[in-house]
Amino acid sequence: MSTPQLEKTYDPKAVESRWYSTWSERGYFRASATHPGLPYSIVIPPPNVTGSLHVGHALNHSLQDILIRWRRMQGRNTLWLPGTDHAGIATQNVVEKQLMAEGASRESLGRERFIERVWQWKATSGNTIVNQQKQLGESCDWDRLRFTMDEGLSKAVLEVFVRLYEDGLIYRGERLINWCPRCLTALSDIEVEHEDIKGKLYSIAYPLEQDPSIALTVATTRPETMLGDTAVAVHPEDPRYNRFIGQRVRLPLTNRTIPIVGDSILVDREFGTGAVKITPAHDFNDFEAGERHRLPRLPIFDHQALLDLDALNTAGVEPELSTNIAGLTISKARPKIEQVLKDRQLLVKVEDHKMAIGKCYRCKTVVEPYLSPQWFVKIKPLAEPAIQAVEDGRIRIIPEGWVNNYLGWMRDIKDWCISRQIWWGHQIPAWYCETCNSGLFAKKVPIGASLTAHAFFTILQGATPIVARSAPTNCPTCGGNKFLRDPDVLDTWFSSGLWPFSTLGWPEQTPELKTYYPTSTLVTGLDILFFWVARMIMLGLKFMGDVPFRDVYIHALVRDAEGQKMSKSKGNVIDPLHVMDQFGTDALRFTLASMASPGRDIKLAEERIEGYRNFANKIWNAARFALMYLDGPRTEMPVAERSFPDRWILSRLNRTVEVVTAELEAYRFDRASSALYQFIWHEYCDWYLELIKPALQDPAHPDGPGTRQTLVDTLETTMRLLHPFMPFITEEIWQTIPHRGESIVIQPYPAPDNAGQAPEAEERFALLEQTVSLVRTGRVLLNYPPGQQIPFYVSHDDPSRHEQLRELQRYLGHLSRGTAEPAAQTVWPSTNLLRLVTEGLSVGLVVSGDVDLKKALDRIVKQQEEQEKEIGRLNGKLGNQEFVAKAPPEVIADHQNRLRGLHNDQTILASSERQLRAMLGT
RNA sequence: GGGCGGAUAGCUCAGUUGGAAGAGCGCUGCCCUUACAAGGCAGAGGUCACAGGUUCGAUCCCUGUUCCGCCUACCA
Repeated sequence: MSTPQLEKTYDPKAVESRWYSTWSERGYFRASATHPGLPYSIVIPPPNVTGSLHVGHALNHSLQDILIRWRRMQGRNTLWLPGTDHAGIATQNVVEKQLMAEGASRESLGRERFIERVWQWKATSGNTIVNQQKQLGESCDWDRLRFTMDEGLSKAVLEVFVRLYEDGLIYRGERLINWCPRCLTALSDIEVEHEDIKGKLYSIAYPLEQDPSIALTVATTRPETMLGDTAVAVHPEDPRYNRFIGQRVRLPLTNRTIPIVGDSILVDREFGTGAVKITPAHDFNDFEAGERHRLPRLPIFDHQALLDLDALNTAGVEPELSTNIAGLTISKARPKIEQVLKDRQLLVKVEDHKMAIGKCYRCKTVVEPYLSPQWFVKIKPLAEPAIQAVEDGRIRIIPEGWVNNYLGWMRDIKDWCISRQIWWGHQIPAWYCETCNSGLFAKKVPIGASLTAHAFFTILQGATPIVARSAPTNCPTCGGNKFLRDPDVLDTWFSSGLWPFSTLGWPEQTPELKTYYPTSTLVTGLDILFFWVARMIMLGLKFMGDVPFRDVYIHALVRDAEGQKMSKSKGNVIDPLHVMDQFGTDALRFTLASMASPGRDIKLAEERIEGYRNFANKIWNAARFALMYLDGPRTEMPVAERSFPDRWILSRLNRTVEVVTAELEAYRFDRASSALYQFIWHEYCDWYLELIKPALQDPAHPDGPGTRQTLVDTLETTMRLLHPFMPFITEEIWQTIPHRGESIVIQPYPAPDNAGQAPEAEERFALLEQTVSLVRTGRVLLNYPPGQQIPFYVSHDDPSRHEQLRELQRYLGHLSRGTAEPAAQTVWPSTNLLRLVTEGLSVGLVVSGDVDLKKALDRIVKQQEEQEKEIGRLNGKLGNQEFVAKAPPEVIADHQNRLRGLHNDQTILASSERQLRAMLGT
């Protein structure tokens, strides 16, 4: 029979798309609640529907695919559920940018047409990332692809919102929230990124109303907010100021006076001047202080964070100043106010000051605390069980280090602001009766807005919502039938928080839900631990009564080779698709897996991927080698009857199976990869294939049939072992070599087999390797070309080892390219011989021709020096009474043995040195 | 401010019941030896951040210091 031949180098492109479509067509990735086996399920962290695959996705998805393919091969009933996220603000921003380029805006389109437009954009770009995921080889059940805005998932969102509202866990209230003046929406606390900046600390004098010659000096980083001050606070126990409590100060630049209050929470006596201005409408601390002292709130910025003329007038700001700064941004207004204060000698000093500012995580605009009515989830009652679930181990977080992080955040969690003033998303199911709430619908046109900009619309605090699954027909209070729906939509994370059960059909009780919930593992990055993971746990426990997943595996962030965060603006992004095109998908996947060490970010450089491309090629060529020599009979023999190389490689393979499986169970993708790499390259290719060449190349060799069988068996098993990591090349090779079954995807994963263990063969191999390496070293020292056949002697101090050398004779000769002569050193020639020694093993290379022995002598001398040092160290330890008295006996024995061995080696080395010097004539 | 993680070969990183320092890449030398030059063979290279402590013995355990990351926080 003739065996198929492979190309000389592996060409990933020729292989990848072909196999992926085959796998899809045959439905290998399709899950069913009726499949046999213990369920194993993963829901994918849904990427942004209009995004494209970046290297962070590639890591996240590769790890999930490894787990899923591994479990599928183990016979589990696997489901990997894919999907995408509507990413409210981000997607809306993208479409708005497109509109802007066309000279339009979302306001000019109107809500309905705008949303249509976003759906269109989703239709055109939504498949991009899905196709890229397929290129990466992801074995998702694509028939179950979900999208957070799907009808079913939207129904789940509605259901959850209404039930939470009915349970009193959702409320609407006017609060100070984080507001992005560019996106024009509220953000939750965690959507704000903090950044340290060098700011200034301004000290401003506020004269006392009763005695303007005395002034309280307050310190602030935002002088412009003084216009909205409604009090000054001092510490009630501060002797410098507490006598002023109850008096009033004139608020400079306004016609107002404001009270001096005592507040021990807000005021830190050590900081600044010890007196604090209170601006309840523009600062979170001040808001709370305002609550404590029943202070009015005077906002002075509008929703675009511009100074607002009406508001300035309401705040009693001097008219001249008001007209001067109205409509300005904060950064433009600040110097003007600073100048006026300076002119009036109220600006006491300005110092440099380190501070943090918050930025919108989507657009990086500085966020403003902004007073507005919003929807909130009362979170404590939901957080409590979610803390429990992690504490009692129903959910494992891996690596464990993040547990405290999670618990700390959960214990100190704040109510979740879920309303967003955007259009793309799940609109809040709340309606307001127009009769009962008349006067509570406010419109506002931004200052300086273009004519196309429509009014900014708000439903004021105090309006009474009717929350329902569908629009109400009659008002339960007045019977009216005209309603206005709340214009806000929900935070995208509200819908992704339901992902593990909404995607399985909830609120219907589907077979899928029964079978695959709770899911087995969640694989995600640290950056969305709070955004997403925590919310899923809370909502899963609330609505399913059980955790959404058992294990949470948190992987690292992928950075560039310098450790910088990848970003488009820095231009240091590694495009996974480009890399896959250049080096092959398997190479990228294996690279990412091999670098996924817990608790450490991945610094990715292209050279690494290139290295694993080479690894793929190595595997490819091992397969080529096997195919080349496969002609001829093959015999399945009991392990004990196989040749030494066969017993050895089977033992090593078995060990590798054990290690890879155990490491995967521990989510140590890095160690699993390195075990595979080490085995395939440095044991299978470097040694095994070399060892068996004589048996394969001689058609009459007695070991031939058994060896060919072992060669195929081990290669086939190795391909299955490697398949979850490198799905494409393993399938291609597996299909080419003798195999049973239609695809490697659905073959059983190798299981460890104790019968394969051959400690005797492994021990023998260690001696073989040591001997061959020593001979090769001698070869290099003597400058013998690799091809030259050389005669050499071998011997060992240990008689049983010496006997093994005898048995290994032909392997030694073959691997060292020469003829091995096992013989006692007493019969070795006393001249023209280079003797090398290590750990009782001696080899002697015949010196012939005109060779420079200097290199050899240098090596011997250096080895002697090193060993001297080691002997000294061991002697020191063994001479130490305390060591001998307290160290365990086996350690002492080990030290003594090593010392004896070193002494023996030294004797031989000394004689070898003498011989060399004699030959050199020195 | 608080918390967490890291500091090991030129680079990127492994290394748990404390008992002779590892890998990959890079580097040097020799080889196109019919599986593979995307390769083979042989090498060089480390007081395991610093200072103490515990111990017969510390890269590993404890304390402190320095540097670098990340998370978190209302010091105006």
